[in-house]
Amino acid sequence: MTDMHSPDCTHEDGAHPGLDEAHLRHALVNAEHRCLDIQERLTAPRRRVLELLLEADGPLKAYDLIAAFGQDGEPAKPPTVYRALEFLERLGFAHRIESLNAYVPCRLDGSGHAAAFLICDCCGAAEEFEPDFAPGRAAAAAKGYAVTSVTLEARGLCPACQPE
Amino acid sequence: MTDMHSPDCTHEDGAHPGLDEAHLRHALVNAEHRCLDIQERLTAPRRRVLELLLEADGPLKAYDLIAAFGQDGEPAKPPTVYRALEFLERLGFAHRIESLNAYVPCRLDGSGHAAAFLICDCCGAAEEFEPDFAPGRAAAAAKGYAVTSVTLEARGLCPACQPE
DNA sequence: ACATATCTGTTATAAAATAACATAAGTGGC
DNA sequence: GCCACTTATGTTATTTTATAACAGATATGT
Repeated sequence: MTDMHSPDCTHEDGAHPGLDEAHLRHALVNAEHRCLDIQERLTAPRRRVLELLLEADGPLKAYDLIAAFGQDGEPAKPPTVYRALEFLERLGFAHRIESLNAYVPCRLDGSGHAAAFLICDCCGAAEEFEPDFAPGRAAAAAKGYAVTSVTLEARGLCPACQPE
Repeated sequence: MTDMHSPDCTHEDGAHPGLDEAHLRHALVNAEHRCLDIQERLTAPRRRVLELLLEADGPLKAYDLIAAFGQDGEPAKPPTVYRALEFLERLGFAHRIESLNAYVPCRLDGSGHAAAFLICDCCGAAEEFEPDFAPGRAAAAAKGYAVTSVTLEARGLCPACQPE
């Protein structure tokens, strides 16, 4: 991943190390199956972008993906990657972290479309969690909004990066 | 405001109409006072950007502010506006809505630094609300994070834009 | 007035995302 | 298989968003 965080941080990214070969293949096969179920196509560029996200140790910027796209070192063209990301987000395979302009693979059971993250401003880790959005839903209901998606981003310091 | 939402939407922005002359002046004086209290300076460009945000009917993009900055129609230079926005956010006078790349004046009592919005994908309204972050805090505590700021953005349709 | 810190003005550039349109590949009817 | 149709990709160019770097100005404390 690129260095989006505090440059004085020497910690490793803690939360989500990239998948090894075996888990990676499993995750990709799983994604294929889920696509089959809903009549969507995990085409080569989509699969490649998902693979790169799953291999990474943390959030990746779109241009990281563009640079890493070709196995031969050839970068992708921007629309290739942006279109793949759009697909992956739509299906819940990936999330965009708005406050980082970066992307992560979904770490939770793909069903819901809520995305909630704890983001370390020191080491750059981004840990997905399952939010309880009852209060948010209540607020939405009170104002009459029909909410279709929610994102929550909490910035701070992960345990490894906190001064003792 | 610029048109960031669905082009087929003919509704007015509902939530936060721009302030009229009297309320605007009051809000600005209030901001001056709060700056005095904490030994910060509401300088001319900062004040101008806050004024533009308060006058607007909805979220403004940075380049909307840049274009509207000069009373004579002269645009500002980008760093002028970005620096002012950074200041206004730091003091809680404004919020950035990450999923829109846009900015709004803070509509709540300036104290807390949590920002939560209901955003209408049709008319572009962005309504700030006071979130109950107890569940998020619990999640953060469970994972050992020390959270410094939280943003929540709920997308959907406001009452005026919903099909009946 | 002087030293210091903070803020502004300016030029240039970097980073992130999309528009537009041509080509290719999958899908269903016949 | 072949055609019509839809969906996805390849490609070029451009737009939008944001920051770096540095010189000059303004406020603050002594």
